[in-house]
Amino acid sequence: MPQDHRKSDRKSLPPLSPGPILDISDDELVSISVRDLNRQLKLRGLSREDIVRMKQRRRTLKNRGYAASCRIKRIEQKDELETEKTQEWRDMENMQDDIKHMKEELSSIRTRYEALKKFAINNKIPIPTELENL
Amino acid sequence: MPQDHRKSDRKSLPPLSPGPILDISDDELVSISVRDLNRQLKLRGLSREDIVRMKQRRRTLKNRGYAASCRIKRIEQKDELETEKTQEWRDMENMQDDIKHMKEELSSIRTRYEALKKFAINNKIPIPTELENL
DNA sequence: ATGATGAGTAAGCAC
DNA sequence: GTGCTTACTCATCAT
Repeated sequence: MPQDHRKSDRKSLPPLSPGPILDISDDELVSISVRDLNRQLKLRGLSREDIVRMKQRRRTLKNRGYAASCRIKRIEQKDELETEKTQEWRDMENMQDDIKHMKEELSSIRTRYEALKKFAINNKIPIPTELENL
Repeated sequence: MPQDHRKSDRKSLPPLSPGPILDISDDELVSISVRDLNRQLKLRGLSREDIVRMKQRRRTLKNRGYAASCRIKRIEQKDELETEKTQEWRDMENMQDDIKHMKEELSSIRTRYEALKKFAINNKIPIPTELENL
């Protein structure tokens, strides 16, 4: 059950007060450079209080974005971990298969090797020491 | 760089107003049962407004706890994933070692087997078909 | 009523 | 000042 927690859907976000005189949208306010913002602030005759408020609004909007990236990052890292785990899982499966094959091969060749040796012994065929020690 | 983000350290948490008449600590308020809370609320003559406020304070305190558990859970799950990844890493290393060993063993026994066969051929020793087909 | 979780706000640290 | 992360609050969903 996903849930839709977007605060935005309640009241479209507290528009953070459009500012008493300088009425600028949230999007504009976060994008504008400090330089340009100060210019606009001076251009209109905003009181020191209003300037502080505007700066705070900007900071808050920035924080909103940071919080969002932080959450996204967290989710991505989790996904990454899970993906890696899945991949390792696959790798392990392949290795298990390899091991199984090699065990069979080993068992097979051992049987044949032992049969050959037994044949030699049964027929009293002397095996050179070099071969025994190989 | 660790950082200590505990809000508690700034101003020891907004004490969430001790309540106008019924002055109870945060810890007590979250622990007390609804039943007992209502009893206390009636016992003192709290206005309907104050009762609502007290209920809201309780709810907020509860939420504070839920948020904390939620955070802890998230961290634990991440740790768990990382631990599993580390373990899989170890398992893979072991498997790689196994594979390497078996390759060596296989190579070794193959050499000996081939040497035996070559010896038979060189000395014109007939090998029974049953052994050849093994 | 209770618990869990997403989004937003504010504080604090690092740069 | 900017960006990130954490604790907290609130809305919302599920139980």
